[in-house]
Amino acid sequence: MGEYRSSQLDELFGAIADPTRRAILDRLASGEARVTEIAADFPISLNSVSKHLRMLERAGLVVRRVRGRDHHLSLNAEPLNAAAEWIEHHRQFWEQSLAGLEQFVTRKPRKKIQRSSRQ
Amino acid sequence: MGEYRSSQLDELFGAIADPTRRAILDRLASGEARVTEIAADFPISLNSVSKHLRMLERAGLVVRRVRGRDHHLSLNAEPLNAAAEWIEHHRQFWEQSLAGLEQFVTRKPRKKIQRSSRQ
DNA sequence: TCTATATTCACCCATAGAGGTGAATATAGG
DNA sequence: CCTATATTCACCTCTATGGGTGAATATAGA
Repeated sequence: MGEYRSSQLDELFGAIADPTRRAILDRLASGEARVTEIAADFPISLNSVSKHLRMLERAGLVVRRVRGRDHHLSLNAEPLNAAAEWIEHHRQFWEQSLAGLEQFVTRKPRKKIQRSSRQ
Repeated sequence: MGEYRSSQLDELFGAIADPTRRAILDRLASGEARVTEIAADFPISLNSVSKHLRMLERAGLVVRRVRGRDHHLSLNAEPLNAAAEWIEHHRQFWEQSLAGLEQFVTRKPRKKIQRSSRQ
């Protein structure tokens, strides 16, 4: 309570929450590409793609290698580890606590439950 | 290409991209709770918490059971499966394609690389 | 019936995101 | 030096989000 911030996960999950950005990542999975090349595959403007790439870069999912005019973007899977970790941890923990709750409800009804009331 | 939308993942990743919402999920992991109870643990208003809960509910991560005045919120881990699936798939695939790319670069330099230029 | 509590609804504000256009910047290549 | 290309910067619009406040609604409980 109090400090529950983690801008790492914020940017990560925020980055992959957008369908265009997920599609850009898929595009990069088939190989490194320049901004213009990526933009050619999408119905949006070059500028818009450039902004998406900046966000992906900030999240660490994309790495930029500048050679002359050209910016070569490539994937970096490493940050996905943190995301996978969060999800796996919570997925297991929730199922666990849900099972515990069910046992609790089944075994030990606290306040008298009047199932005659509405629904 | 063209149809690359998936509002399912959009809402899912969008929901867990916010630190307050992740904290709310953590709170619910320790047991079902009402809106007021949840709000008591956070420095924001009851209304704000109510909105966050609505988004979590829309993403399917939280289930609401209304009994009289009280809304009981509980977790639903199921949607996390889709998220985990996306992440795992891409994590493995990226590492794989990265390895392939490295081999490619090492073995077969295409255009003559003049490393004498700047940087 | 009256009152207190729980929650949402209807607004307000500020900021960020997603999209666009046009100009600026930088480099490649004659 | 000049021109074409690659990218970003600066700005505009629209919508969504995160925060707030106050009123409306619904139910619990005396």
